[in-house]
Amino acid sequence: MQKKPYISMSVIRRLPRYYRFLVDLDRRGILRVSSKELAEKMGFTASQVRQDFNCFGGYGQQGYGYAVHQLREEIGTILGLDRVHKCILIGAGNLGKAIATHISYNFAGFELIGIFDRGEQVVGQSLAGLTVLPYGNLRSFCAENKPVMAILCVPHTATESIVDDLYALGIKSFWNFSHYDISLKYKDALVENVQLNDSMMTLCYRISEIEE
Amino acid sequence: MQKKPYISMSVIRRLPRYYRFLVDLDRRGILRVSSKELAEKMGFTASQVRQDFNCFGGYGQQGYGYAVHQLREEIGTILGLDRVHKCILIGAGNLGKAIATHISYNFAGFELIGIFDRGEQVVGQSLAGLTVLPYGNLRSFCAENKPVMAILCVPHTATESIVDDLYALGIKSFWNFSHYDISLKYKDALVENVQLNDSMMTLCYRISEIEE
DNA sequence: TAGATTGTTAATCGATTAACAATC
DNA sequence: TAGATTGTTAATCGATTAACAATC
Repeated sequence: MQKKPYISMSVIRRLPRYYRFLVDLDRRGILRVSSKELAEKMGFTASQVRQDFNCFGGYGQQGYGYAVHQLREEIGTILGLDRVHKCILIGAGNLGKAIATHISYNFAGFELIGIFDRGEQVVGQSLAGLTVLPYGNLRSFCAENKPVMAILCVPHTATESIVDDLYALGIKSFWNFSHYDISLKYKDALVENVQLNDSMMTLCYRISEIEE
Repeated sequence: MQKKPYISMSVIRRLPRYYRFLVDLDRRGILRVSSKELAEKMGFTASQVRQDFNCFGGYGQQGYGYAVHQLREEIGTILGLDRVHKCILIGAGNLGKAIATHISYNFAGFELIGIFDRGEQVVGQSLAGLTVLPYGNLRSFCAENKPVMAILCVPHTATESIVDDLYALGIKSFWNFSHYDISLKYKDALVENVQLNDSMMTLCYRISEIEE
């Protein structure tokens, strides 16, 4: 509850994992957890867990541990999971469908308010409680509903022109599943990349390494 | 071409990005590239690029730069992209379908040889050139074809028992899209996690942060 | 030769771990 | 009070950046 603590990006990247774990403990009615226990379950050191929680004050009690529910809430607040950022999805292929379903099951700060596709057969389909709209409707939809984030599930060859459109319509945050590099052109865009290809190549390296 | 250089994991995680970029340059017929140029395009420093390439000998020439094609090949070899690791996919929902399609387009060290699902309607469908098989066939299929890696696109509640089955059948490498934590139970398993949830929460943090 | 750019060492920075006093 | 466990400082480790001599 400090006023805007500085939290480094490496800590931020760990917060979702803590959060997921705490949600599970909370659901099971467990009230307290020690840094040692958390560390073991998550593959960190106890020292690191305490260091991490100290960034934002924490809810630790010496000799006792951390109050699960409070800590969970605090981390949720820091991550902004209690907000409702309106977002749209571009591309309703298999991946787009998976993400749309995923996002509607996993409330995490976002509300999906529109899905767009260029394909004749896809437009009009029902998906995650929404109807897939034609890409041509994008402009009027954005003017009216003001989404702040766009999820890009389109082939990477199509991504550039779509990002141009979206950026012009005022969307500057992207969850990008294509491997087109948005930041190269739009320096001030906020981009979270999910690079399946990179993940696959890294896995390939690790498997190849143990094989020889 | 050194004999097994040590490359740190942070460098490894950058190699796919270099690789993708070099493939692009190579395709465009560009023969040389400097560390400065690469750095600018990828958001690193030139120093880091040189440091990275030095881990494995590199193909740099002073006063000239790096030979694109050779460097690309070398990185590909290090990543093991020239290998063919046989893998299977469990779960042919939207995400599974997307991954199956993805992997068959993006050759990167893996060959998808089997797809399994428990759902009546899905089994028998054709996907990425394969027919979706019933989960019950898993044992005999593995005995015969010896896949080394499994892609998990199943709900996280189902993951544990599936991993138990796979591990017993000799599969110890996983590309895991569920958020069940495999490493907790199987310490020697090689796991590459794709945590969509974590990625979404991190994005939420970053958007929330700039909003206030 | 002069200019460019690498390879490599040294300096800096940040993140992780260890240690222990504070305190519940 | 004794035991447990945090909060926090100091030590270590590793990764990034800067600098420049080597050399194409």
